[in-house]
Amino acid sequence: MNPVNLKLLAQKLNLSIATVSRALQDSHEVSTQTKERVKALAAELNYQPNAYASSLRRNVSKTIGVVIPEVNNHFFSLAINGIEAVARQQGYHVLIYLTHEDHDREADITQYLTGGRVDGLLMSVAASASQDFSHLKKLYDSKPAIVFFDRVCEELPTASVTTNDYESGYLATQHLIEAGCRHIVHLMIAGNLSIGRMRMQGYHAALESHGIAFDETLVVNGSDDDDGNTHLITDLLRQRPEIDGMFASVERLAISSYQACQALGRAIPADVKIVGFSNLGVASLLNPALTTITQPAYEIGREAATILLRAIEKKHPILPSQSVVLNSTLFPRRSTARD
Amino acid sequence: MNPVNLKLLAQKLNLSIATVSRALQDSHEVSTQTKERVKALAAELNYQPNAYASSLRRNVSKTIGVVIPEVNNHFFSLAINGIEAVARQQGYHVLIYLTHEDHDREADITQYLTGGRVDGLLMSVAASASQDFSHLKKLYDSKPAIVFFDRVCEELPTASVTTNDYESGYLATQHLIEAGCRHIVHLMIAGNLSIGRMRMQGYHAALESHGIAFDETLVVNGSDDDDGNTHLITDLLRQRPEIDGMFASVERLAISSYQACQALGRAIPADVKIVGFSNLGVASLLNPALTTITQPAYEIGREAATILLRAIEKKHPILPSQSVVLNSTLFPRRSTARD
DNA sequence: CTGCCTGATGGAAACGTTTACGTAGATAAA
DNA sequence: TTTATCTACGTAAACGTTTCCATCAGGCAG
Repeated sequence: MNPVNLKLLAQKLNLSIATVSRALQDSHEVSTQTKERVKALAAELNYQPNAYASSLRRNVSKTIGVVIPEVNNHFFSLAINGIEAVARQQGYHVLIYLTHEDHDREADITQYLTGGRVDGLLMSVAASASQDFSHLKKLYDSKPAIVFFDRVCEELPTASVTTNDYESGYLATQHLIEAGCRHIVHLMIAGNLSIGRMRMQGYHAALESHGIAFDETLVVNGSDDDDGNTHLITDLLRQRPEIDGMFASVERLAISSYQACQALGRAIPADVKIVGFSNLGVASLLNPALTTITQPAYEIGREAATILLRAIEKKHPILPSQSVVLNSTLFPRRSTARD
Repeated sequence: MNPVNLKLLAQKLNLSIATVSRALQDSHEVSTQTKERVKALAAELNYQPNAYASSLRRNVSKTIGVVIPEVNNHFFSLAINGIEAVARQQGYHVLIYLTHEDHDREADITQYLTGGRVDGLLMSVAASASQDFSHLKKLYDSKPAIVFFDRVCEELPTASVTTNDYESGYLATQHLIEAGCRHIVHLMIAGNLSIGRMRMQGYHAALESHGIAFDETLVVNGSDDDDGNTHLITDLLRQRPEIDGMFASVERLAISSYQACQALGRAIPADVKIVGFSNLGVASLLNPALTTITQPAYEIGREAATILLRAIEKKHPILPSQSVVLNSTLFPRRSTARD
């Protein structure tokens, strides 16, 4: 309606647009009096600079993008909390995009983002069957700074913030073995990503070093469909009654495991013991309390955003050497109790 | 580095910038052949239009803002899912801002957003002691379309998407009474908002119609500090041993109630019965399973975004009459079982 | 008095689009 | 023939900032 812009302010003050602009930026080349006059009027008229004009001119958007598989997941929502906290503190805006673990959707989104809409990008790659990362390479070539967190695409030479996935996989599996399990299922997702492979390798190594043969039919690939996962696990448990332990490498699979056990009447931990990666705040209130490997999700978000914004502000490229690995924690609870 | 823009395309094709621009928009005033030439080159060079230039020129940003208290909460994360789904489908980008239930932070954010950065806004107001909504009024005056969801500011004449809060409060309380409770605590938040008042009135009415006296010392105001809330509830339960029911009007307070009971060794549902508003997917897996009033969070997000985008696209103002009320559902579970 | 600096301001270009308007040639209508 | 209409394209202004480059007054040194 009534656009309050630099032109209007300049007219009302009998100044040029240039001077008004400089005054609002506290430029030293405008007199103190003028600055005050300008700022007073700007405040009175509730002037807000047009972000798009500014971005266009300066070629900087003060916006970062966050591309993640989903938000209805405690790991990612906590990470967003961390990201938003540092973005906000440094005056950055946060655009959010959900891939729903869909490779094509992810490609669409990254395509959008090659347009300079964001100064940088925080990303956790979608888990899918595909090993095709060409969309990410294209994105990378188009220039914005990228930092991966948790789910990394290793083919891009940039920084990442991850957790000690190999050790976590090892520890979780060892924990089950020490609790007496001998037939341990590995429920995974993200077979195409390093994170999946690392956890898998930890699982494998733990079995080996405790003299348990690796059985590939005990490795199950879940999807982002909870009901489907529950069915998958239910069938498996029915067909393989010897199964006495389950290692869920993502939160949703731990939940589905509980539901499968409930449906089949298998007692946790008496019949089957379960450990899962999870940031569920109510893990200790579950029936029974769930043993978790918990990632420092909030810190991961903070750290990733910090690396990204530092690079943007200094206009330095992001190097793989800036990568950070944080440690997860195993919280033993009733679901893996030795009776 | 090498900016692929209209000018470059125009040069390479020996066309004017205008023609290239029109060709890319499938304008009828450019020949089919030319269109094809332009599109081919654009694809080859991976041309992406500069979003800021376009927004500046058209005065439309294809971006909506979402302002919510927190994201680490199933209600809001599901709502975001719904919002993102419709935004994405219509080619809109989603900016996210978290208030952490902090009035000042909310004011800061809304101040940012008066700058035309977004075409519209979806908002769930922060719960705080303050009844001061001047920041929202200022925002409203500055023009962007606003739709509230769940947490409404009634002083602004715009649309909202809410649930049947009065009935839900009534139902929850009645459910506890019918399960045998006589001393029912109401754990609330958002005393400054209509949503809080409505649920409260439902609680009040249910007590009255069942001949139970309203006791205002049984109404507790929580905050967004989980540990603090747990302490508050623990103290209350200790001081008032007659309490046999709790109605938590937000998810986090239900969780804190469980923790308080656990700490004090009160059995649920034998000693105390609990019902809470919640979108926790694992409610049925809790110990004991939690009776919930579940809001259709995803649909709320979808609905709110739909109203907003329709208004933006048609450039119609949003009217209060477009408001929608969806129904929540009571899921009785073990936590309110009669024995 | 001239020349030079300094401090405060204005003019205008630039960022990459979109779009109102103009135009040239071709075809059709009068 | 003239005039109108249409097609396909170009010119240039506009969006609101930022910023390079003047300009101009005044002070001061030579």
